[in-house]
Amino acid sequence: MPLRAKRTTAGEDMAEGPNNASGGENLLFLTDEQIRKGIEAMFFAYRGFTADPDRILTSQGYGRAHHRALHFINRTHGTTVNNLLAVLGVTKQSLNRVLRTLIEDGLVESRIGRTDRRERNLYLTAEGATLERALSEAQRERMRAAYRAAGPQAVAGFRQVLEAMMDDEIRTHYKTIKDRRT
Amino acid sequence: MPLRAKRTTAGEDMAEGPNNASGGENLLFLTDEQIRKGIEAMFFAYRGFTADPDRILTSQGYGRAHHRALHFINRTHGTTVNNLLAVLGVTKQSLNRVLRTLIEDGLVESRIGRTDRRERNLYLTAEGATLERALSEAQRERMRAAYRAAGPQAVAGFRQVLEAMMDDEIRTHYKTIKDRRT
DNA sequence: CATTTTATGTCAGCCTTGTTGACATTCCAA
DNA sequence: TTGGAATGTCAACAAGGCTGACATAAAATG
Repeated sequence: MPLRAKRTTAGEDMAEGPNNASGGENLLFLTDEQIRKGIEAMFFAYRGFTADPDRILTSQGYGRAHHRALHFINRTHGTTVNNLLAVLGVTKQSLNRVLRTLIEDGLVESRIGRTDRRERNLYLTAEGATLERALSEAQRERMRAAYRAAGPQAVAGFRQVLEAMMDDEIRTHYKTIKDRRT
Repeated sequence: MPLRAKRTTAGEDMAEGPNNASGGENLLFLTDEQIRKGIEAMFFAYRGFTADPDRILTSQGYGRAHHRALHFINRTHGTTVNNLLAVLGVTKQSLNRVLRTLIEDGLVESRIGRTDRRERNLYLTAEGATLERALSEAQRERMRAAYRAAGPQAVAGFRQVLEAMMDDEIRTHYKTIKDRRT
């Protein structure tokens, strides 16, 4: 067995992924060492991914949690608190702390729901939108550079693997972005 | 302008990534919406990425920081504290707290350096290696599933983009895994 | 209409994990 | 011998998770 990769898992005998063209040494991408490299790549890349916005945030007295809130409020204007909780995957107490400071500081506006008055609809103020844009632009710049360096094919693969790595319920949240007005 | 993607950045006019085969609509992968989707994909995927080991960790009274320490001690047996600090990117006080509990609990052994006796060389004990394997296996299982679902080409692209996203100094740490004894 | 459920907010307290600053120890190297 | 590097430790603090308990308003349901 020359090029055949050593595999440790049992598994249901290779369910043949979509891009698995020819057989044989293609299994190398499932080697334990390959997987391990992928794990470390995720760890290190995520650090880079958050580094730039983190700098802006600390300089303004905010944290990563504020960034996440701003991002998703911007993504879906008028989203409710419950909705945000589901997407962010934190407790309402935790989110509330973050949200309160953002509202106090005038970055986020909380309007009572029109159909259901129990709900609060969340919007970015002009100031909030400005900060969100700064954070997002810093992060986008790095991702854009990475995309450009890697090329379109790599980007497609990148997205495929990431999507496959998500939890199922989350994947639906992720996909709702397609319904977004540009 | 039919298929031409709307780009926001100035940038040095498309430095032609390696895989950028034909011109034109390939630039779609640099659209703001594409970049935004990539950002969210990173966020959601990272959550999935850490979910499984996190469950094990909490059940054992440890946190993600312990996992990271175990992982990198396992990756390079006998690494020094300073070395670990550089890779993990935290302060020595923060690492020390984590390391101390691992040593007290008998998962990690700290031996005084042979050439430089100021240094401590860190090793996993049998018990530590067992936990590391459990954590790592949970995480690998998910990544393996994602890899299998996406296929080898996608995996290659995944890794390319992640690597391009890292900070420069970190990328070297990442690449040292190639020198690893299997 | 009375009751229950839902959405949200808030208080209090706890944990992990990051931070700074100060200081002690050990020991290599100039 | 002395300066500086590597390491450890103590203390204090902050962000941001968590749980539990409780309050309020409004919708939903009987």
